[in-house]
Amino acid sequence: MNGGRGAGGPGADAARRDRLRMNISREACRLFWERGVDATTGDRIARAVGVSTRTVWRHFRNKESCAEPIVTRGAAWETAVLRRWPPHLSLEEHLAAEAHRYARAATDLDRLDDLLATRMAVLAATEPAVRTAWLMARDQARRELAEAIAHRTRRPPDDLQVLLYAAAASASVRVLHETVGAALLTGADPEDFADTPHRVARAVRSATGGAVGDPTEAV
Amino acid sequence: MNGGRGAGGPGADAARRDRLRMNISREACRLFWERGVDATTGDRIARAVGVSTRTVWRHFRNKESCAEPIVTRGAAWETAVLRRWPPHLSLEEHLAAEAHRYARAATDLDRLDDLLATRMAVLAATEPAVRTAWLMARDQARRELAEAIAHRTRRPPDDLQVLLYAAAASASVRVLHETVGAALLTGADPEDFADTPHRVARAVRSATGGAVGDPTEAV
DNA sequence: AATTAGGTGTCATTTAGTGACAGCGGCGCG
DNA sequence: CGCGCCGCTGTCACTAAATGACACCTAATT
Repeated sequence: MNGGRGAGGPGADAARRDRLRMNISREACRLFWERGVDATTGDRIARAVGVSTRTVWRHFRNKESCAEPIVTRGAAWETAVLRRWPPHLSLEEHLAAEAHRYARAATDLDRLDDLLATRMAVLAATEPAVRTAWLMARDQARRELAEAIAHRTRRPPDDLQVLLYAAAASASVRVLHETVGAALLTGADPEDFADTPHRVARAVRSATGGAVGDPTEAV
Repeated sequence: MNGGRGAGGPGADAARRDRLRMNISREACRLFWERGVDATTGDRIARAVGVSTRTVWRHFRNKESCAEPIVTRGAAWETAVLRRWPPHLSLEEHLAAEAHRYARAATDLDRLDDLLATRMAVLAATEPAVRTAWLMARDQARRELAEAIAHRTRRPPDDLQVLLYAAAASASVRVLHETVGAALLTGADPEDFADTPHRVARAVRSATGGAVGDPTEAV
């Protein structure tokens, strides 16, 4: 495309790398949505981004994983939110505050990426390759949730009870996430989902037998 | 290999097809375990089974899905067990009875396949391709569990609460399944896991807030 | 015997994905 | 400034994954 123009230099380093990965993922998801996964070649993705095909395969081990950075967005946000969960707040309070915060802080690009991510969740129902990326992302979220719960309940991260809580809770959150996303994509009124933080919190409480959700005493 | 010897005919039909799929899956999993996924080519799998490479790709859409039939075994068994769950029994009772039944009825080939499946669960930790197959299998199990729960609780299969129960329960079962499998593979005493049915039942009760596990009144 | 219906093998071809090598740009160094 | 170092990229060659097209074989049907 442009005869070997080289990198941008280590000034940006990891940030630049992540940005390129996101760009590739964006174009890949857009093409997957517009013309299907099978009809989208690695060549086509590379051309859309403006890099060589080789560079695409350097950043992603295969075609389906091109969707991961976009697909992971939702799960990554949930994980980041849980990491910030202060001990003295209930889950409802914390989620509501974070949702409000995100609604104010999100850029236009963020919202577009969210839209793409939701579309991928829909596409996952019919495209095995996308479902794979989606499942990998949720599995990653489950592991990180286990760490967060272990930290909050002051247990080791490989404790069986912690793993059970994390699995049940993250699976529940996933169901709500998919349900809400699908509804929004088919034109539902966002106002109808204003109570989503409460629904999520309730689902997590239920799935963990009430063990996760309440404030914990101060250190 | 053997110049076009043709099929066996429609006498067996679907059963024959399934048997061939299982044979391919067995050899694929064995090779994945013995020499790794990357080092195992589709050509090699075909040769091990005694069919042409083309036939392998006719029965599986890609290499990683060759593992699915074996990997799915555990999840498929759980699903079949839940389908047989009579309304008047508690989950503990039913699981214990089924576990006992399986222990008596399983053939040597069944046990070998179970061993392979457990190995795949271990391999999934390091091989993304196998993890993909594993996650796909669990996702399938989750959907079938949702149907079973919907039937038992007499609700529609797309009811949100049913989906939440199924997701939380199947995720919990998965954690126990993996934990027990990993322990057995590293030489733990099977006697230590005699109470697994009770543990599973307890986990399901906990994950569903007690909504799934008790006997239901007779129709 | 001719026909139909699956399923298979062989061959050709496209796409996915890797290895090897050279060029480029910024950076620290003398 | 001139130098080499480092990380990233593109190009080319190549292996492996996966699909399409076609002929053929077998068993069941008529």
